[in-house]
Amino acid sequence: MLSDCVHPSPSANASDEFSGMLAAGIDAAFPGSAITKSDLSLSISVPKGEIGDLSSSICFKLSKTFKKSPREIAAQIAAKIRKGKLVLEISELNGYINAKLDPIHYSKLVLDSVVENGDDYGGSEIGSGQKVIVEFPSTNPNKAWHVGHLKNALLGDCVSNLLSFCSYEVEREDYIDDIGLQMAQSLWGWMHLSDKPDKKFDQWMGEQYVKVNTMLEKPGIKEEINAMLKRMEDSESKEARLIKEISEKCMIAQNQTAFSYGIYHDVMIKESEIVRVKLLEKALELADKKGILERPKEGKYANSTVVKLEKVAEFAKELSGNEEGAKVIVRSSGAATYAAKDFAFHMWKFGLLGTNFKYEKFLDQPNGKPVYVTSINGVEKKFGGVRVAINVIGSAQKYEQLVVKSMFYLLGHKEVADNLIHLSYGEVRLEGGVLSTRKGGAIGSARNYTADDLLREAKASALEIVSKSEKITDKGALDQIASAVALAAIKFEFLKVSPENNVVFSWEKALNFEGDSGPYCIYTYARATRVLEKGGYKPAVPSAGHLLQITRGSDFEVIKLIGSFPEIAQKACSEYRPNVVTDYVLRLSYAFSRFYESMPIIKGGEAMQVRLAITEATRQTIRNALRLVGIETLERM
RNA sequence: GGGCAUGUGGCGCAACUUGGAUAGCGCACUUGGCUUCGGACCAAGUGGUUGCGGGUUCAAAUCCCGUCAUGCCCGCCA
Repeated sequence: MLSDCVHPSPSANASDEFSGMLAAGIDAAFPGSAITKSDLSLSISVPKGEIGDLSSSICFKLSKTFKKSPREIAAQIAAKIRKGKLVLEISELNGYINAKLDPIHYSKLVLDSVVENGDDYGGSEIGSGQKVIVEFPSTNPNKAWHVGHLKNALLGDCVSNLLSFCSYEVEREDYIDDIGLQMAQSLWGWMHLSDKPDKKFDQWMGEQYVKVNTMLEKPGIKEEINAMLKRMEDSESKEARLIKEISEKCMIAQNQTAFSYGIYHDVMIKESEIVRVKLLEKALELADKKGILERPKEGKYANSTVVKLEKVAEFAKELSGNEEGAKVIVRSSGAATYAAKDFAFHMWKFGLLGTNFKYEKFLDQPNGKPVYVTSINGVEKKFGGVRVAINVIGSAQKYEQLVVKSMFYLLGHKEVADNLIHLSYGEVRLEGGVLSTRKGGAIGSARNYTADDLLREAKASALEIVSKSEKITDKGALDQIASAVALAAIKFEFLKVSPENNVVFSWEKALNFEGDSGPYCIYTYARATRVLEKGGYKPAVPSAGHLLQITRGSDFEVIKLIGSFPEIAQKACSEYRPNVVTDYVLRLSYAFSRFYESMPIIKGGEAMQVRLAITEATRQTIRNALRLVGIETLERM
């Protein structure tokens, strides 16, 4: 628990105070203004340059009602405001009211907050008591993760971290489509092609899948595969047994990739189990009772089960201009579509179906926690039954996700629909044409753009650079450091842009160790660590005397940034946007580098103690922020 | 045909949800800084009519309308 004397968010504390002062000033100078608390807090921003630490544009709003110029109003309000605890000075400029914070008091608040909260600094309680399920990356169990799956997994992992940091109870879930067409094709290959696994299983299986695809035009093969597809759904069949064997081998291989990236799950849900426990029938029965399904007797949709799009368009106008009149849920053949299965699965996620799965332990993960998988032989566990479900799925599936969401509106579950969140992201493309010229030769075709290949390349590049470092002489440490640097580079590169953007994968960018990169941030961290070591820093709350040494220079810039971290973390969490965090760590790292260059720390004389404290607070904050994007810091590199 | 997303210096991006002061950052380019706390660094500089055209507003990259370009989607595939 946080103590009462330390506000979890220093920056919010300061702007709250400023806001209160403004309210009092407005009341005194312009009674009956109708300005609300939220108007005030929305008017407050952080200005650039030397103007001040906080700024309010509220006088522009007041100028209309009171028929005076903003400057005049600002001057009158400013005259009525006395200094507060954190706000030292109020001034008026061009109609804005600007505030300067008291460097001593504000620094004390920030530094104390960081020391007091440590690894929890920046976290909040806003999600307390709410369960969330995050689904990612749901790669089919017949191929290796490529760079696109990696983007998905990194997003899902980071969003899960953010939610945990804000006290949500998070379930990390992976959806395994083990009875789809792709799986049937892979199974056909397994049964009919002669080559045997000679490399990492997911990689091998993916290559074999490509081979099968080139054979589909040959007579009879498609038919054989379709026949298999049907038999697979029967859990007693030979096909189902084989599927279980090969898909699980593939899942293990994919998990190895996930582990190498520090990505873990709580539970994996197999589609075959969804079928076996008859989730679909139960969901459709319920939907039918509510009258949202229709079964046309004739016409285009004869004998299938559909949802009329004109109905769902009430809730999602994006679906209104559709040429089709309906969305098929169950085919006339009786087979369910993907939308149906997805709908049923989400009924389960939100706890709207009584039926539950059974689970068995699938793997022990390097983070010390097991990952479970749905299984006929398992035991009951408390997965699902959440308040919020987040699906990390590419933007190509927006339409389908919207249909599922709308079905919950139709059922009358408005809150469920609102809490079903499609975290849509732009696809990863590959650089065109020149792939084969990639140096090293081995990486020459698209299928080699796997997450495994990427990490291997990045490690090799990092090792080259780390080996040159005079700071690291221990051979064993080199490898570990290169690994961490490589992961930092890759993760940062993927997460630093808005999820929605389509990105072109580039080796040059992915192996970026300079500028706005992950390695730059952990370099800053390592440098700060070294200063603390050399300065003989001992954890302590800085004394009043030491705090007097704070200036309004680059030292205070660092402190202000540190003080805003809790607000940043909440913003990133509520918007599901990792790049809010990466952007912040970069700004903090740049600010610290400037401080480091311009103000001697160890040789700071009287100021040494407080500058060491700032350095430690920076270190803690960088570590906390990078942990959210799944990046481990290094003491040296 | 309809919908969604994207469009910001040469390149890659941020700021748009909640309008606010001189549109930020990285790469590249030019110049300067290591007997100094770690140069994977820092400082200074060149480069922008925020795709285009209207509108709203004291104020527009941000909101509204139109338009162009690119990508994705609109299947009894998943």
